[in-house]
Amino acid sequence: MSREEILRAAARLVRERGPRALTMRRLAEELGTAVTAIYWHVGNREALLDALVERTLQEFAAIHPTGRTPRTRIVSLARTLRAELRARPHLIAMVHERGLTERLFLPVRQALVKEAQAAGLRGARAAALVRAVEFLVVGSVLVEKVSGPEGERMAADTVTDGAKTGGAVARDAVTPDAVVAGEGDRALERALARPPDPGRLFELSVRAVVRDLLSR
Amino acid sequence: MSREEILRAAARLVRERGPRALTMRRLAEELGTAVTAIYWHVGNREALLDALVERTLQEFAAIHPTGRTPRTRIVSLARTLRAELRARPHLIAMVHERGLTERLFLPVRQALVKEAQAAGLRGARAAALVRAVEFLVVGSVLVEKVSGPEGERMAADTVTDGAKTGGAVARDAVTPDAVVAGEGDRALERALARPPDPGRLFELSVRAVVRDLLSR
DNA sequence: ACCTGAACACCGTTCAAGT
DNA sequence: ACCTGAACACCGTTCAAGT
Repeated sequence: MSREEILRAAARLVRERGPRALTMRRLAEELGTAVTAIYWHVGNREALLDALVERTLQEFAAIHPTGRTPRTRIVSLARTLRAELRARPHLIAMVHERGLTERLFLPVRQALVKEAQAAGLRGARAAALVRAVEFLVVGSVLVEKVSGPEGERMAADTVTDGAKTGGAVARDAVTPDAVVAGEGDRALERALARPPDPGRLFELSVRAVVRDLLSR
Repeated sequence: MSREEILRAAARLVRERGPRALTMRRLAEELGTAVTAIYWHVGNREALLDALVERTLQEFAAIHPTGRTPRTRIVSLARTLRAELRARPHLIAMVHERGLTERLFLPVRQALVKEAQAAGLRGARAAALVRAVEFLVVGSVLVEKVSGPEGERMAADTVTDGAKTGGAVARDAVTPDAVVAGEGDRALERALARPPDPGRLFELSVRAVVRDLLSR
């Protein structure tokens, strides 16, 4: 059994069931070995998790832009960064816990700086572009979580209803009244109920911001 | 010993040293009681954490706007939301883990909807305002983490240097070369080195966005 | 160099028993 | 109604011992 094998099994456990599911004994059982053999290879549980985090950092360091113009390359960086973040929620949380968020973003930030400069931006203007892209990516991923992962979405009626009744949260399921009496703003309700495609929304705002910042 | 007393002690532990520091035995010792007594009051550890999360949700439900015009009231909501999020990183993470981020934001969202309507906004326009504010708050808090909590900030030279050398991360401390040969964009370096006052930056962008969305 | 089993300290939790 | 102590199953980790 190699260190590599251990890391792979551990990564799978974390990815599929979260870091809490990764116990040394379970891992050993899964690998068909004695618990203590793992210790010889990776030190201890904390070091094992650190290694997984390190791996994640390296994957983010491997993000490269595609496209020919600086504009498309910047957008591609944003898009890839977002996708990679979304693909590893547990590991990203672990990076965050260890105070390494900064290191996680560093390579993409460098790439963004490079592209901003290639586009002729300098100084505060270039910095603004870098910040804006990071901001949009992070915000997008998080707002998506706020909107709720598919199905546990906020009931739109609850939102507008609450507003009308002055902030009291309706705990019951939507009553007929709420719907009927709710000649509240239906368009608003619908608009808040779905971010119909967060990906589309993201693309849209990134492109807008980049175009804007590059064309002054 | 009351349930309230237990919750207070537990909340303090979590706030100061994170959820991992909250063990039933430690808590019992701190309260000068038998471990099992705690179980009588709160059920088990998971239920205890749930109660802390519930408390956090209620605190966020108590957020109310201040100010006379819709614009100042919306800005005040954004400001308060941001402050409350920043004050409880561990608890917010726990809310997040439990998939309750949505519920956490609901009351503020309702308040925002109310103010947007008071300002005369309807439909998609009102929704855009609500989304924008949530987005700015969340993005601000997160980008702040990315910039690094005081002192573990990204070395600006590393960023621009990396960009120049094509993405290779300089692991050494800043060498004289890096600084001297670095006729790279000094203004950019400085701009990226500090978000001199994330609070100011936040205020600025929130006000800009709100003003913009309210004045069409 | 690599693996094992026994042992230790620490968990969360249950339960019968006390008052 | 509230608290206790003993006990159980599960942790991470160390260490002496094996090959």
